Amino acid sequence: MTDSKSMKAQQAGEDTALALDAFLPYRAARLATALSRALAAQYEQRYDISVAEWRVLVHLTQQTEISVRDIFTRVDMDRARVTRAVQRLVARGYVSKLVNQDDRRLVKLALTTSGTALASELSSLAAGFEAEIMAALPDGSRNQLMAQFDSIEAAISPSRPDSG
Amino acid sequence: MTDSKSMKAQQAGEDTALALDAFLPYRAARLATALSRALAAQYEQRYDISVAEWRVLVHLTQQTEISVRDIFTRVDMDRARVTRAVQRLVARGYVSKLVNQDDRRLVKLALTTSGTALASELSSLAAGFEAEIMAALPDGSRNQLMAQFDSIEAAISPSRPDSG
DNA sequence: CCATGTTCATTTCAAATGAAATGATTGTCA
DNA sequence: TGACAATCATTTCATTTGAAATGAACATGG
Repeated sequence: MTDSKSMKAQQAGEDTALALDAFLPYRAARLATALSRALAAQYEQRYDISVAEWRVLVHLTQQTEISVRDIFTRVDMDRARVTRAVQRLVARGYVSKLVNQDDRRLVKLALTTSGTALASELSSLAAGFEAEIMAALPDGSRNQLMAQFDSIEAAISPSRPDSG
Repeated sequence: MTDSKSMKAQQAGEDTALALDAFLPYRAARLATALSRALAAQYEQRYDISVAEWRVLVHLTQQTEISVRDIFTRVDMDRARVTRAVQRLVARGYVSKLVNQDDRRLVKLALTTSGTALASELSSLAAGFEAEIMAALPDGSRNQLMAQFDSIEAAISPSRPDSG
């Protein structure tokens, strides 16, 4: 199924050479890093917020009164990372943490007033960042990309890994 | 699986809420991690090779007699990470390292015989992995994806960050 | 030829990371 | 009821990470 690629083969395995620049996992990693860095550059020093904290914050924008578990199962982080991001956010007054009285093992996280304000700023910053990028792509690319990402994720694993 | 799961409590600012599931940087990061993990699961224990080592190995498949710098400017890793991956590969006999006599600051990396063999195995494993995923997508998706990735990377930064 | 600056690869060191351990709570079933 | 398993958040600890420091080799300008 592999057509031969470049015939100007190096001394190393010619027929088995993988085209790294067209290899999906590699390109996805490169893209993700570039996006993450470029976005983080816009808020990291200005707000002193790490990527992990950003994710928790924005996640709390969508659903409040959620547990650590709710976050790390949906967002791509492990337990410890979420716990530590939350600790910092709580210490700085952006997030409140209460024990869930229905199940005292769980935690109830929510944005405080200042957390809500910060999250709004970060959200619009992020939206602007993304809009700027998408402007360079043809119309409809966004939906197309998301659909493709969905398909790929679905093809990879029937269930998301839970770090356990 | 208990009751206190969906609180439908999305009372938080709906107007400023960022759709995380449709937010490109977040989705790219999630996709990249999922792909990297799924692929690594196929070779990590079997060959005792890390992701960084895999990248160096495959990169050496394409261009041999290259320096550490050649790798970390192309692949998404910093100097130290490449150096350490190379050290392990050299220690295990997969890669040879010689001083470049034209410029003795530089290093000349190349695959050894066993390194070439290993890289071939890894390459076909990777190609198979990718093919399996792409089979779940419509024809032409791969080229489309790559073109989109190119455009996004171009939109992010005129030049690639070199970590230095 | 020296002096100064630049470019490499490597090492150092503090911080981030995550797998496993811990402690606390809830669920299950005899 | 009570023992035992399961689940949750946190902590521990060894490893990984990367920014900056280091040391070595080259480049350039006097």
